[in-house]
Amino acid sequence: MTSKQEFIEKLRNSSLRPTKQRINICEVLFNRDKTFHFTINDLFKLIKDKTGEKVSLATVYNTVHAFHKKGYLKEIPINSNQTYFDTNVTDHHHFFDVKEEKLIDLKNEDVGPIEIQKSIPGKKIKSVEVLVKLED
Amino acid sequence: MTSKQEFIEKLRNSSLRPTKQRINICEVLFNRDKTFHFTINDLFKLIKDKTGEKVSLATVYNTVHAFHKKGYLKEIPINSNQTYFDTNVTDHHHFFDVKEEKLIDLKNEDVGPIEIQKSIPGKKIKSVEVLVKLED
DNA sequence: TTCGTTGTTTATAATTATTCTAAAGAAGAT
DNA sequence: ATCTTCTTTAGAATAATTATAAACAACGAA
Repeated sequence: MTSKQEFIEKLRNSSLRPTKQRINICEVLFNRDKTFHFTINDLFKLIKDKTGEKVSLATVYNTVHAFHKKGYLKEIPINSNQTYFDTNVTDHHHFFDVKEEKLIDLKNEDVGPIEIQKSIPGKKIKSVEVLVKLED
Repeated sequence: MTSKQEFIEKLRNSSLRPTKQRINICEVLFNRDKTFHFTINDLFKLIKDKTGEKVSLATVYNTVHAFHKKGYLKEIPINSNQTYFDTNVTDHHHFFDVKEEKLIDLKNEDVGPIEIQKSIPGKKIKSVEVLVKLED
């Protein structure tokens, strides 16, 4: 069980006031054992299901984006009609089951080190992400 | 210079009749030396610029999707407001300059072998793609 | 060539994810 | 308490993509 104080801290760190709505969003996002892959729409529906309270879609977008900017959420690079996020912000990779539109975590050690032997002058590497698409 | 016959062949292989519009799309897509990264909108504008003839947006979408399905174009997994495609369909990876929204090819040997040491029962690997995000 | 069938193009409408807006309400500091 | 600033919200605006259906073009058979 993650404490409400942690949510408040996360919110304040993201320059967001801890409101009832945002705490509810945190409950759904961070009060879990396993990593959580979601779209804004998934999250929007889950909030009502889990907390019984409705939060407007705009608030969900705002809060998720603030968390993403602060590094509490990770965006998963996938071409889909919707944007996927991940509560696991550690360095890791993904399977994407194209048919079922489902994401599966790949531990870093499941992929092994990735060496980028090319560099672009004036630019540094921000992230290295592997996407493994799966088919039947 | 790629010949018109090749375009017609690509179109027929994709179950598309070789029309004037589609040949024009092929001119912009495949008549080049280097790999070409583009969005549908880029392509749409380039067709008018390069061929002097307008092709409707719907036709561009249809044709690009047919080529993608057939494997003549590759979709680049990136979260952007628009979908990026690549005329280089060989196994390779990308840099993405987040600030300039620009894609840069990474040759396969620039990345080295990627070993996926996990498998999902009943599924097989369709593709393995690395996206390296760049910042200043 | 001509005709009939089937596939294609196009403008436009529909759909959908995301962002914007502005008014009403809540949080925080004094 | 009160004032300022931030937040929530419904709904409108935006933008990429997909669907529609009428006019048109490619193809193949006679």
